[in-house]
Order: sequence, then C-alpha cells, then structure tokens
Amino acid sequence: MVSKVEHRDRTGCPIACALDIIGDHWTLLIIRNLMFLGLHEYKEMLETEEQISSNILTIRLKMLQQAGLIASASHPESKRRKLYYLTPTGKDLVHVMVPLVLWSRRNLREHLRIPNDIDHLLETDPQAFLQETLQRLSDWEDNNLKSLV
Amino acid sequence: MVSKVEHRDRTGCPIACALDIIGDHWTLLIIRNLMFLGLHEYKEMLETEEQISSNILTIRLKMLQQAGLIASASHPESKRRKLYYLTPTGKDLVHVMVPLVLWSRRNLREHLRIPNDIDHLLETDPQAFLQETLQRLSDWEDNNLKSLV
DNA sequence: GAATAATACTTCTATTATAGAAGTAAGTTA
DNA sequence: TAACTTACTTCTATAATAGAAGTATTATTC
Repeated sequence: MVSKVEHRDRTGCPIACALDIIGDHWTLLIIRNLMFLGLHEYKEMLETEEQISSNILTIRLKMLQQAGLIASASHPESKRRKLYYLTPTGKDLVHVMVPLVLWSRRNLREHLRIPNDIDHLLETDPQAFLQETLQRLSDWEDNNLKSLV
Repeated sequence: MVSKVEHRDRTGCPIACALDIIGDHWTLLIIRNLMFLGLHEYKEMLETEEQISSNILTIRLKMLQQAGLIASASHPESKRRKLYYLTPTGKDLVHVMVPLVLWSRRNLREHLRIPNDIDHLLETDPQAFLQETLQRLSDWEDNNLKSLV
C-alpha cells in the first residue's frame, strides 16, 4: 500500500490520508517532541528515550516539512544549529494528540508515567491542558522566531 | 525501537505507549473499518480500497485482540465465519478518531472524498457524529452479539 | 453424498523499511 | 589551527510488508 516513506494519496478516506502522513512508529513522536516536550533541535530529538536512528529522524523531518506540518529556521545563536517547529497544520494536531493522551490515560494506566501536575490537570481540566500547550507553543515562537528584531 | 510487531512497553509516555499499539500503517484502518464502515469480517476488510495483505491483516487482528481493543465471536449464521468488534477500550478511540477526521477535513481538504451528508454533519455538529457512531456500534452489538436469544 | 466453493487463515519469497554503526561537511570554540 | 559540535549521509544487517499461493474447516450445489 504505502511504498517508500513518502506521502501518497490513498483513497480519499480522511483516516487513510491522515495515516499517510502520521501513520508510522516515529512521526507522532516527533510531533510530541515539538508539541509537548519543547524539543526543537535535531540533536535533542536523537537523545529522547525512544532512541530514534539518525537516518530515520532525518527522513521524517524532511517528510513532515514537505507535508506542511513542521518548518525549520536557522538557530539565532549558531549557523550550524537548526530549529524545527510546528506549522498551524502541525499545531492543529493538538486536537488529536490531547485526546490520544487522554485515551492512554484511561486505557493504559498501569504502563504510564505521567508527571503528577500534568496528570492532575488532565484529570480535572483537559481543555486547559490543551490551551496551555498552544500558549506554550505561541510563546516559544515569539521568543525564537521573531528574530527580525 | 519496536522490533517485532508485538506491543512492547516503551517509555511510560502516553503517546509512545499508544503508538506501540496503534502506530503503524494498518492498525487504525482496521479500527476505522469496525468503527465507521461497519466491516466486521476478515473478508470484508481484505476487500477495502487500501488492499491490506492477508498475512498482515491476520497479524494485526491478533495483536489488537491481545491488546484488548477488539474481540471476536463466531458468526451466528455460519461456523466458518467470524465477527470482529470493538471492545470498550477500542470504542473509546472514537474520541481520537473523530478529531483525526476533523483534522484531515481542515488540513487535507483537497485530497478527501467524504460523503456529503457526513461532511455536513462534521461541519455543523461533530459531537452528534461521534454520538451517532457510538449508537451505531451499540445497535450492531445488540443485533449480532446477543445471540443468547 | 461427492464435488465445488467460501472463509479464515498460513506459508513462502521478493522487496522495502528500519536499526545501528560509522563517516562527512560546515560552523564554532579553545 | 586543532578539536569539537551539529546536522546530516552512507553502509550493512535485520525486520517488516506485499503479493502470490496454499491449507483446513465448513457450507452449498448437483
């Protein structure tokens, strides 16, 4: 069905088309890194617990840029560093990612290690968690991309 | 990271743990078949547009049963047929699947072919679409699993 | 009641993707 | 200017997938 890593149109089904982009072992972890963990650099993503291979990380970052979910900019502090960040389309996945976290929390409880404060917020006010996430991304953009100043 | 198709605990991250189950090209399509398309048999799933291989379908159905997202029962009309259906954990994914459909609708518009009536409902009242989906699943169970009668 | 067909798999092989190790090129620091 | 960092690239072995073909059980047709 899907040959090569590249995104191909499948069948017009909204689930199938979404999976052409995010339906593999690594892509949503990269989205997670950018959305929840504040990891915006190649090197940081290489160092996460899940231990992605450098070649796979490169391929996925390129694919996500082509698909329009992420973009990159050069690091203000160094030309050899690069910053990756979510585009509006990528950020819009927050409405899928937060429900996925909530599903895991309800159904895979025993396997999870969620920081207490976040777990409590997910329990009491998941919408607030979503809004905080978007606010954090917006703040990061203000601090790191508006280098026009 | 993930060797073999089997689910392995990863890191305690709710996204990573969820991806150990649903993070591949095919698994969410099987969930879609059961949740939205009313396909409950092996043969029906082989015949979808996406053309899954029979060996992969078998492996995924077994994995999903072990993970507790689906279950199976023998078909009331024939011993050689088998019915697959979503467990409560599987049905709970409706809260991820509907947002994923909505994300696709907002961001991949040009690639999609969504039936007009459903598209309109997604536009005007997505919560109603979600409730209708759950009701349909419940009705199906009443008609097909309560063969105690 | 024997031959045919349908259903849910299983097996096999070729192709493709991934993991892991090692290297490279450009920019930075000591 | 020598060592180091960062973001890749390349290579090879292993694992997963696609596609074709087969099997076992149950049902249907003649």
